[in-house]
Amino acid sequence: MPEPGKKEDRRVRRTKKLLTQSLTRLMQEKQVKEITVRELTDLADMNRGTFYLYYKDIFDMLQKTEDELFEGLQSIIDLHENEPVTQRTRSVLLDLFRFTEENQEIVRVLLSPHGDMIFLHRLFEVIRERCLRVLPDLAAVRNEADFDYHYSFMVFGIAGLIRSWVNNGCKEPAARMADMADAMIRQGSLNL
Amino acid sequence: MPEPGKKEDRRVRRTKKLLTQSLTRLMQEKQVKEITVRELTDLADMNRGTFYLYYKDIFDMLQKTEDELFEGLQSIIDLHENEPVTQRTRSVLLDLFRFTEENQEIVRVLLSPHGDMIFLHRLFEVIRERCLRVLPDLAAVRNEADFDYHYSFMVFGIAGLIRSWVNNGCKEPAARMADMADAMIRQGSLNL
DNA sequence: ACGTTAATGAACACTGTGTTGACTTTCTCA
DNA sequence: TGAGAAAGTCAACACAGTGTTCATTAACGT
Repeated sequence: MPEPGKKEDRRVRRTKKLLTQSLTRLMQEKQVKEITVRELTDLADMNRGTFYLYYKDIFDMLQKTEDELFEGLQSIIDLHENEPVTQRTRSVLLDLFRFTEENQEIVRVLLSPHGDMIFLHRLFEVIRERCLRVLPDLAAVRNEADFDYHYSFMVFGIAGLIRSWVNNGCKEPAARMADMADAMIRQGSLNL
Repeated sequence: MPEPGKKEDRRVRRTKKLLTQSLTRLMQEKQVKEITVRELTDLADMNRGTFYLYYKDIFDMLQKTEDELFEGLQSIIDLHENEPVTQRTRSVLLDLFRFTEENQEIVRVLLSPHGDMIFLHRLFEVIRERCLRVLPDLAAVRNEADFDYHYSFMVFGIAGLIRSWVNNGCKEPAARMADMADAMIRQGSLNL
């Protein structure tokens, strides 16, 4: 828990950044469970003990990395609360894809076969909580009997769309992806 | 690789079944990476060495367990090749939900936070390959530019639907879930 | 330049791994 | 049913990675 006000020591920033880069790189090659602290610190070219100054183990590190990602995502979604209602769904989707594009390396590995089910579930919960507060289309149907099913389909569907996009190198513009997502939600994914 | 013709020794069946049951149970409580061979064999009440007669490690065992699941799923989907075209999409979906219902314990843990991204990706590939062969609706659009995106949305969406269903104890009838899935694919998930 | 803090390097006990060989029990099928 | 094959047990083993320590060195902020 770094205090928000004070900036971290330059050495700390350097160390954490090196560790994060190394982890992202290793996760492209192998499962999280196969990554050892030793090889991570070797790759980052630092002492093994240094890792334990900041993280309990590899999974703890992965979770803290995801934490930062989610903080960013949440604050972005929340910004839409003071926006005209009619545009919200589309512009939240747009920001979601923009955010994904900015963090595509880590998102790609987290949604890859070497990735992390916990990430997917946290994504599910964050989007659920935040979007229900912000999106009128969603809130309107939240009390319907089958809301959970529809919501699950929708969020996992968008996750699949994002996965496909980042695997493809984010070649399509974010705006185009947002339009596609919007269309699939409203008119189905079988109607091209 | 057990030969398909010959039946396994009764002791082997017993051992593997005990191990599978124990693994499923442990995966409800914790991540795969936290499960040790020792505690698995303790729970199954057998010698630790016995585990290594069949599996390389826990992940190897998980994969072989998934293998069996996918074999069953594939053969079920393939049965629809000799069916009137008009009903196929709906009846493949129905079989998918029936199959899920029959294997709900293992499917639940595999799609849970303690679950396995590899499972999700193999599911993705199996459904892609098999359904393209069998479903005319899908095959008709496979050459469209955005096919990958639509397909990803659809399959992940269905995975999310299944996840929600098994987490809820499979209370709804499989037929009702198949109808819902069909509707979401064709008319979108936001239209209740 | 100073006091403070981060990072290093080496050592430590410890847990789980994967494999071995001699043995006992259980199965298959002739 | 009984002989031979195969599965499972038990104890032991070297080994790799863990998580922690402590004294020492290097880098930082002001």
